[in-house]
Amino acid sequence: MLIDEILRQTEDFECGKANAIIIGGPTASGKTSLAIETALRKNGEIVSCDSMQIYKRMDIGTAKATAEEQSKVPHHMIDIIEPWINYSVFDYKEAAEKCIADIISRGKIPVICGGTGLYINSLIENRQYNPEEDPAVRAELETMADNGEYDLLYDMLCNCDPEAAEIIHKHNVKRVIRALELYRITGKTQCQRNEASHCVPPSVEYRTFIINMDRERLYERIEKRVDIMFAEGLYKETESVYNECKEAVEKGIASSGSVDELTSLAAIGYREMIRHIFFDEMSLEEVCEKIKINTRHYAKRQMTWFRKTPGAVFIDAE
RNA sequence: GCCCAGAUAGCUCAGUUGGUAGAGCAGGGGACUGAAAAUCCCCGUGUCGGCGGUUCGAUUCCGUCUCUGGGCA
Repeated sequence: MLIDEILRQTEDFECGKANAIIIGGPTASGKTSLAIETALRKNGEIVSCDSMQIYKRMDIGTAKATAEEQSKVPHHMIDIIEPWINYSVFDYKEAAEKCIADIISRGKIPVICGGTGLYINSLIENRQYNPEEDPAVRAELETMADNGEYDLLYDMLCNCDPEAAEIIHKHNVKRVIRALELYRITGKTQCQRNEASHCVPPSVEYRTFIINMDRERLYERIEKRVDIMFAEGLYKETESVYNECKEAVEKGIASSGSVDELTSLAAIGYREMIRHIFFDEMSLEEVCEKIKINTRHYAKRQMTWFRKTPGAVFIDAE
């Protein structure tokens, strides 16, 4: 049993000590129930580590723990923000670390559970992100991208930060822009910034477990899960979240001037459903199939990420 | 029964004026330092439906058979 493996490997963990359990794995691998069980057995509380479950009212499509599940043990970092507000690793790390410290101070063990590898790594590697930002610089670079001046953007990066240019592919415009933006603001290359970014070890001892599941079986579970989302009302949930976001954008209280740029609406399940409901681009059957395919791709990317998570222990799903 | 059109990668199809083939999707691998469920990169040998014939050589031309569409009776 997975739970036995976790209990065995965390026997030395004590309440009140600065230790925390992390449970990761691809989507639909059974993280939620395993985390709840772990929290119950270890006197813990759950800290979600999922970039989409932070959004309020996006319940079905992000496969949040149900109200009944959440009533068994306290959950944190779920439903903390409105869908029209963009969030980031920086925000996550700050809030999650507060949560974790608070749980420990109350004599309990944090059980961090989720599939967002970047967020998990931000904790265990204790990366110090560069908080600087400059909307004017960003806007200027994005305008260039909108005009299709990708080659020019990449050339600029080659000039000011050749090492970063070697790592970032020229087609990856998002990253090229961010690297340029940071160089302009801080005057330092990516390499220089990275060196300074994780010299401090985390104050909490994390022990990371990753659920490993046979690919074929995982894909079967994904298909089943998507079918359940449809049955539970993904259509209505998407419709109302999209309308809320649109209204927020019109009122000017959203993070961006267009619904297309909201992070929440890029979540798998929602973005496909939106194309059907509001743009009539696909039939419902096509939406269903597309969601399944995109979820499979996502699970694959998650596996790639977890394979190189430092110190991770892989536990095979039975 | 007759007449057309097909049969090529897991799927949809391109192609070879005869020198054993290539795209998209699916699938696999990878990257990732304030968007990460995002973004981006790499990976294509398959009796070219079966059997004969012509040819130095056939997936390509010819014949025949099988199957799948469509049409005529």
